[in-house]
Amino acid sequence: MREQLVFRAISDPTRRSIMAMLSDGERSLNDITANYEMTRPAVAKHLKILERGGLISVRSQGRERLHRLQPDALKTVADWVNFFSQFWDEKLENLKQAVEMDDE
Amino acid sequence: MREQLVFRAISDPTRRSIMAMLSDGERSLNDITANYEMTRPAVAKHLKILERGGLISVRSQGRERLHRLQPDALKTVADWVNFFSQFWDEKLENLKQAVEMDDE
DNA sequence: TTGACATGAAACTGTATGGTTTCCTATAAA
DNA sequence: TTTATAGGAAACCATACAGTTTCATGTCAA
Repeated sequence: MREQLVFRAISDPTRRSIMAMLSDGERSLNDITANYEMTRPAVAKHLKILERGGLISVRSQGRERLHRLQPDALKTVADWVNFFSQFWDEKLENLKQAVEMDDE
Repeated sequence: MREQLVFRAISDPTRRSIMAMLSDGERSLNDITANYEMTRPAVAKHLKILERGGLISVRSQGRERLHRLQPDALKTVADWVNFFSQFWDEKLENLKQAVEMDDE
């Protein structure tokens, strides 16, 4: 189930933070690690999980590996959330219906 | 950080499934448990996590406790996803810009 | 007021998760 | 052709997490 890989990937604050960082452009592992108080292998693991979820892609350039955001993977989440958005304004909707009832 | 509680709550497939079920209306713990192949305490724990994330609310009615969806809590997620939606059609946007360049 | 039903709570367990340290490989630069 | 830099991989560790069993509490119905 690919969906679960996405939801799992975005459940960690560090990984969401990395995604925000990558929205600014490609970055190497060392670049990314410089922004966190954890070791390189730890960040590398987070990147692996993001990659498995399809949220980032990686390409090699010389001895560097550049990580790039793949935001389309978030459409899965958007669709899921969107299902519930029909209930967001339910109270408002109920109110509207009540008003209409009142009109009759 | 309340945000993290939401992201964590929706990261589990059982909990997302419970949310879908509750979108149909209030349900008791026993009602919900009947739909899963796990014990009642296990489901109760999932409900606790959803409640802590603000995704459901609970009210007592007699000896039952009815769980109700609080979909507004998902706006946090919607906002987060929405930030990235600006990049969804970036390729399309790039293409459009390329075409415009071509016109000049 | 006794029995059945709905839930809460505690103790325990196996595995997943996020992190570390250590060592190995590959590329770039001197 | 060494040396420094960038990253991969394995072994290990503590804690969190999802689940279980067992027992306690509160409410309804006979």
